[in-house]
Amino acid sequence: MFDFKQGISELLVAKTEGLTVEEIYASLEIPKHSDMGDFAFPCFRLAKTMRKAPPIIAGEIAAALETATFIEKTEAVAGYVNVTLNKGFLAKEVLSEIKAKKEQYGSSTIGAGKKAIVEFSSTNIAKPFHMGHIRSTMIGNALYRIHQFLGYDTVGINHLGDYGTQFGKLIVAYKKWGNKEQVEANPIPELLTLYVKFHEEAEKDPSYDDEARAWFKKLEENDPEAHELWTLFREVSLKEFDRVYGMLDVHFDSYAGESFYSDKMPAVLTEMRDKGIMKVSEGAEIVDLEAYGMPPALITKKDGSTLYITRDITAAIYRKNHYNFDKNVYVVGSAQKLHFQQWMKIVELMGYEWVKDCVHVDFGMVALEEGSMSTRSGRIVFLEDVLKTAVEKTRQIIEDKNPNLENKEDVASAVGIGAIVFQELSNNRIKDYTFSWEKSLAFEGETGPYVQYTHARCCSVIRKAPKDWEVQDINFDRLVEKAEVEVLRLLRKFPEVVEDAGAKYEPSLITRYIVDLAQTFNRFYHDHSILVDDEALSFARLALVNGVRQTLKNGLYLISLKAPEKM
RNA sequence: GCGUUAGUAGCUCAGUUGGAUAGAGCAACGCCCUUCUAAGGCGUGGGUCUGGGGUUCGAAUCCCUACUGACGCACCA
Repeated sequence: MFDFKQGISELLVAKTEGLTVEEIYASLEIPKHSDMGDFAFPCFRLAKTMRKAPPIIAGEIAAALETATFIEKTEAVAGYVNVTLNKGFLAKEVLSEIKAKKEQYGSSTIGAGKKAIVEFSSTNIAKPFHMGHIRSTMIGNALYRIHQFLGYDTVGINHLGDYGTQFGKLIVAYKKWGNKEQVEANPIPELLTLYVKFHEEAEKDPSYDDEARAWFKKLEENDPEAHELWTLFREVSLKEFDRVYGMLDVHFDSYAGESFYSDKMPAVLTEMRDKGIMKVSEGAEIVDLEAYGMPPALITKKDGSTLYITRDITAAIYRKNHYNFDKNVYVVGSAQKLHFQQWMKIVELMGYEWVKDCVHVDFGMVALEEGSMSTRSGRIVFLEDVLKTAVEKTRQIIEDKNPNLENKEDVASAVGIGAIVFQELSNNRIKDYTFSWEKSLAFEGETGPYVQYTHARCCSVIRKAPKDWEVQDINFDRLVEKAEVEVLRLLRKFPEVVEDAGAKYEPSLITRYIVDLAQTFNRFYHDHSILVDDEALSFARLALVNGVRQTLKNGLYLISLKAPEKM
């Protein structure tokens, strides 16, 4: 596809003093109002070097800018040079590109030959999968797909929380109050009951905590009984999680969790001691980070057992050696920001320059109206309940609106689960939010079902088109209506949006883009007939509809939503 | 206490990295299906961009300050 921004930048560079093509490219904007054109070049910064008022500069540039074939007109308005593209040229470039690339439209090769690791979801064994976990899971899955789409060789890692003192606690509780049959029959609820009971008892008698720490130490020392129980807990929990991952269409390349690094930590600890960055304090080993404005990081406890941060340092080093990543992305809540800053600084102090390629993609909290979610107090909403409720509601809507639909179950599942996932990825990831059933089950307005519905609508029109429409020569000059041009402008932007979403680790950019595209398309759809007697016009509009259909589908895929053809 | 982060319409949020008249959805009210999917479209009302200073041609956006919320700060992960 012709790079319009590049083309305009190259034309402008001859008319501006002291700016490079790259600088112009970066400063090109899309005007606030569509009737102002496709691109705008602000002249305010030139005022100093050119010693003239911005409107005068803009006027001179606009007048002098020879009209290239891809430009329809240029005009100076209030210090901007507004450029309107040739409509037929734009349509031809964009729609031909989509027709040729199909499900690859929007993809790129900027990541070709590079490896990107995305660590996400990272659920804790023995605890239920609740609404708080959907964030890392879906942001991570979207970033995984986006990076693949950008050409990266991508590795998705579920860094399971399958190690640490909590397992000592679980072992103590299991030995005192649990039994194998109950745990196997009903793993998560049973393990959760044990975990909660442990905390109740430990509140009254702190010696329970000592016992738990002792059991974790035994686990680290490969005690057979501890290891056997740990294996049991891990296996039954993973089986439960896979059911939810299946519903969400989420997949991992590796389940190497915290335990995976247990035998790799001693070497790293030795390395840290040898490099002289650790010191003993109150019987524990710490790294003093005061010089960097951070509190000290605790690396080993006074009983010698390890901590979360020890495993993250070890994991980063292992991943560099094993995968030789170009990017190592961690999708973990912002509550752990300090933790990431600390271990990354430590890895830097160990002399590893590649730590600059490690990125903590943080995100805000999910709370309930009653307060923050807490597994121990039972104040949680199960993710599976939300997904099932959404699917059930969708089923009812289908019965109401489209009872003769085939594959009702598949559609109900795609739309219901899609609604939940879409909502999760609609806001900037840093924002906290409060879960509400009402909002999660909204299917109108800026929602997943709205975008999916628009996609299905495109499919429906195409189904009714003459069979041979796809092999017709298209007269792109017929797409001149304002509504058509606005759709084309958005379609052109899609590859830029994908690239931006990857660079900023922000899937919501794609979510918002496809809402925007769906809204713009629906306006066109409402005001103009597609299947009309004028064949040339009809074929041109079908090409446009097909462009929207494909782009919506590709965008939905990137945020982990399915695109049913009927609903 | 220190640090990080957020504060934009009644509610939920965008706002292209300092630019043109601050935009959507929901909720409310009123319209539009004998025509390609009404899970749709159109219209109306709704704003001291948390308060106060500052920087400059120009601030929701940058700086300072106060307030409010969330999160974090040594043996949990």
